[in-house]
Amino acid sequence: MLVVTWNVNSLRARLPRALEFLELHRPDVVCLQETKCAPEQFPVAELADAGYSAEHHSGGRWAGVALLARDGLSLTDPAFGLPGEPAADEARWVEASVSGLRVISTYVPNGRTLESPEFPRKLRFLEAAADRVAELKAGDATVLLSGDFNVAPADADVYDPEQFVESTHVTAEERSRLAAIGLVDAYRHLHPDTQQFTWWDYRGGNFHKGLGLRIDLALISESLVPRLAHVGIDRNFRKGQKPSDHAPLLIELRAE
DNA sequence: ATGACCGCTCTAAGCGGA
Repeated sequence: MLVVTWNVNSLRARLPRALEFLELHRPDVVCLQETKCAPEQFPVAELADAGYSAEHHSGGRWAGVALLARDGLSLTDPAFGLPGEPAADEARWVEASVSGLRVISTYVPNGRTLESPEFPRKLRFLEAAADRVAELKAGDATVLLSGDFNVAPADADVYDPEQFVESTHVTAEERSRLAAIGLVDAYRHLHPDTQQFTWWDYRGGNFHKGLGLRIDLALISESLVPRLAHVGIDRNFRKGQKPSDHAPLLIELRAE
């Protein structure tokens, strides 16, 4: 089973690349972030034509998350929003059950700067995520929490840690709350010593200079770890015509 | 080189992103 997480930076602007991606990889489940759609703008028909159903949490011009499932799989018991999140209208969390997994697509707030009121709200969002995962674990769910966490888990996930001193995405406050979610970082589990990124600033030719961050993660229950076959980043979708500034992360799970 | 993006939209000499 192939699961993908991808911050598309506007699904409307990215629809050609998203459809290209679905046709190429034929993933079973896709977690999308930053869809930037009003509810009525979400491209349900275009995705259905490509062979995918969707559950989307759409908040308008910013944020927005969605889950897609290939025809033949069904997304059941969807839930929209994260209990206890600081701003419920921002559309940053969507859950559904598929193939025995509780799959979540999340877009954690950016935080802007350490002095900004957005920074403590980012920390609160991460705490609410940990609470929700604990609740799901208590209900014996197998959890696959994927998305753009806007946190680089370690200095190895940052092209130049010195440049990020006094910046968001790398602080001990953010990293400790990410760790407290209590799931396994699938990419890092299979690639303990590799430095690879999922996001590169559009500015300054950063992608071509290799200046990025690993902030898009798939966090999985311990019980899923034995099923991890491959985890990789498709950098080709950070290239070419109108790319997102994030590359998709692909997670291949063996059958049970 | 003290430069360099992109997608939104109250279409901006602006905002937000990371």
